[in-house]
Amino acid sequence: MLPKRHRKDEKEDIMILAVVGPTGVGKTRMSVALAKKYNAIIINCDAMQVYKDLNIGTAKIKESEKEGVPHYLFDFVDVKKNYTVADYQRDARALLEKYKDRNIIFVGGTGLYLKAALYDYRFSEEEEEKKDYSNFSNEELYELCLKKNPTCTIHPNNRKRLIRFLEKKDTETVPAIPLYPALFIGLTTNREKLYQIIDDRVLKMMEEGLLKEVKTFYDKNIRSKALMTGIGYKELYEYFDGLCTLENAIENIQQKSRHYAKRQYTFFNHQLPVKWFDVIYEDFNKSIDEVINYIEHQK
RNA sequence: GGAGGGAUAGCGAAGUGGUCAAACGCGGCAGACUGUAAAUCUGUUCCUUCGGGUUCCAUGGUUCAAAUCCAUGUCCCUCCA
Repeated sequence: MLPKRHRKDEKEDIMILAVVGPTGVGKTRMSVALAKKYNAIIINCDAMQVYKDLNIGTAKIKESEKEGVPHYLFDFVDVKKNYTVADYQRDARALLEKYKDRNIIFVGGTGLYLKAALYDYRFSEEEEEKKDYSNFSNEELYELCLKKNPTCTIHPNNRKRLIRFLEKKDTETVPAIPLYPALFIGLTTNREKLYQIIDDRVLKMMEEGLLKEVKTFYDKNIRSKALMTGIGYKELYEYFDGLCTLENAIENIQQKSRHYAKRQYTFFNHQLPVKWFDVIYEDFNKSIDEVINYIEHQK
């Protein structure tokens, strides 16, 4: 049972916007501008910005930048917790229902989270049995998957997903149908420029004290999922562990961020109906106007 | 001035007569994605009208056959003066 969105009044439709794009393009700025224009609330759809105290490394919006716009699903999960897509789906949907008569803007780079919230993604409620598959080779796991469901298309080398497939009760995936119709605004720029922005931003994070931010977790010996998978965190942990120089760690952060940006494009381009806008950095207001213009024409 | 070592695809680096358009790594590009998604995994990377064409510092030579052997030159590194 999934409720429909209602009209706020006779004239204006309530809308859901999603500001997406690769890391570093300027989604945060755009989201606040649009929220002010449309009197909307902002919901985070970034897998790392949900965590508390992961601020510099996740480029989380600062209090001063929110300009009075209500922000949700930012900065609320303990770093030791393992927050997953299913958790996000539940939390985002709760907000979608709670604020069904308001304009909502999703911002963030985690395409899967967005899709899980807005589309008919189903995650099993039941407990799934965890088994230890560490003694199985990739090929053996793959064989087991095929035995379970011959239509399995997971690559034999993708151990993680092979194991997940074996744990799942239901291995059939239904085509994802949009549940909450949204307008997907993609922010982009040419690859060279984006990589430059990313590289510079990592350096800026270091200046802002990323090292110190990470050190506080390292000193408490917290090695949770968020710290060990988040870009900027795991690399600095390696540095603190003495596995590489600080210079190497910074280069790794930059490289991982670039790769991540590429994967984001692939996801957004192939999984969601995104309308792309080339960001004009010299005159960001112009970009805002372009986006607003587009939104107005969609109404 | 003398003695050695080296120059290989965008970069690093293997290869020391044929099976080499040349391993591997990085970087680049492209892709997959339903409970770790800032994750995990895959493909591709001299040119091509997909027949083939042009490569391993340069030139000349040996050979049926050269990235691989020889000569000369250029540049780089180390050591002795």
